[in-house]
Amino acid sequence: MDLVFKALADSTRRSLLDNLFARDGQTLGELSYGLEMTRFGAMKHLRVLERAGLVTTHKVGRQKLHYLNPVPIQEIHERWVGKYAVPWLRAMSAIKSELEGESARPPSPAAIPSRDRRAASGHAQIKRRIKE
Amino acid sequence: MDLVFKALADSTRRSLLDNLFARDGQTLGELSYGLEMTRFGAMKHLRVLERAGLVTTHKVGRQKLHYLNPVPIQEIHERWVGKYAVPWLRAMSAIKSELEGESARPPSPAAIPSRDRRAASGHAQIKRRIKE
DNA sequence: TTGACATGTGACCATTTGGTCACATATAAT
DNA sequence: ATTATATGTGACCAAATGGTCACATGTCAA
Repeated sequence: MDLVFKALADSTRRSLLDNLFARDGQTLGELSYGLEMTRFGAMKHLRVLERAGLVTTHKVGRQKLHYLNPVPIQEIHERWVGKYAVPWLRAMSAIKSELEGESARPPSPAAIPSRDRRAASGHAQIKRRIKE
Repeated sequence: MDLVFKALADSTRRSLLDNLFARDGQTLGELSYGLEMTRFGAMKHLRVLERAGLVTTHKVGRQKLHYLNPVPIQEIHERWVGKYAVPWLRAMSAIKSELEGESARPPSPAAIPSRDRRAASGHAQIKRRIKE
């Protein structure tokens, strides 16, 4: 899991994944093309992706084909997005119905958490701390 | 988006988020506690999380409270997991019905994509996972 | 006012990371 | 057989990162 996060942390690697998503099974040469770095750099990135399990390879003759493996991303979804984002969505709908009429928009980019919204979203203990 | 991925790439920072998820609104002191590093290290990590928009702060007296902001994770979900994982789920159900009854059992987690299986689906390793 | 407490800053260091290159190996094509 | 193509390896370097510390600031309490 750590390897997957670390692999996704680099924009070059993410664009490699995008590239493979657009057309799977590309060679190193194809993948490095138009990618402002030499093929050596791309090779290193692909190795990182491979170690993280995000890319699978298959040698055919003198070339090495690369395939996208979405399973680790699926796992991130289950372990992380499911934990944070989905409960947040639930909380939002709960608040929406609770505070109908007020302008209860989602905490835009970085909102200062208002006591009410947080209390409503199931983190009641914060309310106490704020008052202290 | 890049900042979010980079922020999530470190296990200390992920555990800080976990900690905030368990109890929101903690101070720097509370968050650094039991975290095998000095408060300075934790401070730096929290700043990274803050710059990425994953954490919001609120100064109260001499202490700084930290709040989790799940919005960026939600955005990752939409831009990334929705792109890779959800299509994967669709492909999975398609393959499952298509290859019903077959019992091929190729290598483990990241399968070497055989030309035939890939030709059939593009994401052949899925079927295996379903059957397990 | 004095002292304890919570956080902030900048310098500093070790390690990791992103990238290149010279060189090597293996396969395809002529 | 010779040459061109595709990838691999290890050394190497600059920059970013993770972490600590000495010191400074702001705030609460007696």
